[in-house]
Amino acid sequence: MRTNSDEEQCLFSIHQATQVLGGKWSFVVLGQLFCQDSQRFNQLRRNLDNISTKSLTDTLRHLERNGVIHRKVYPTVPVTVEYSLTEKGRDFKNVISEMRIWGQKWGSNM
Amino acid sequence: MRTNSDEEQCLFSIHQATQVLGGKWSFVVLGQLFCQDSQRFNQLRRNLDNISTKSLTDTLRHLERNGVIHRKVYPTVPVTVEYSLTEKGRDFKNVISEMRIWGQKWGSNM
DNA sequence: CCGTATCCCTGGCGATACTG
DNA sequence: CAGTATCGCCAGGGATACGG
Repeated sequence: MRTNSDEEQCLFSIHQATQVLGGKWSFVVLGQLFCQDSQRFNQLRRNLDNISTKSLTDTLRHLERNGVIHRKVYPTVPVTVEYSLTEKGRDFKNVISEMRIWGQKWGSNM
Repeated sequence: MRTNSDEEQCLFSIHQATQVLGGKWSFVVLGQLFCQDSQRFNQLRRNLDNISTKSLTDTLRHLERNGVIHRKVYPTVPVTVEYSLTEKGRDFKNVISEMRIWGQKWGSNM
């Protein structure tokens, strides 16, 4: 039988996952990084349908704070910044992957 | 090598999935229905930390329109309504499941 | 019981301009 | 190049009251 705490813990985990992700762009940003890890700021921006700089920085900062991605600065001129996935981020690939499969399977019809 | 359309299709599928889900409550509502399929309105509401009626109805309508859940009305007095998962909805379990695993693994630390 | 209807309001997001 | 700084909007969500 299912106990109450089972349910609660299940929902809590899901809730937590959504909190770590934050905004609506996180999925697609992570998806982009899975397609090609270690991308630069404007590279991401171009690949993401011209997301506004604010939304992109907000999303990246949020993901960084939550340990999902890593920000590395190269002191070139002009400066170069590369975003890559942490282990926690790479581990999220299973979720994104399942989401992609589902999106492809059920995308156009019902 | 990876082509441009690969990337685009990948991102498109993810984007589509997020569109089908809609708001922030969808994940947890679906999670609840996976815990126990076929639940009634107030039953869901109580299980979901007293989500407002508006948010719940909005979420349920959205998911229904997108063929993820099914709404069945029993003409009792007072009326009884049960929400259950469609095949499309049940198929989403893989995503939720991976999300739960990830949430449990990485929930508390980084 | 299962919602709809309303009001309100916050914060997420986009657009733009500007800096190191 | 990689952002920060502002402003303004408005959809999404909460609270409450009411209707079938």
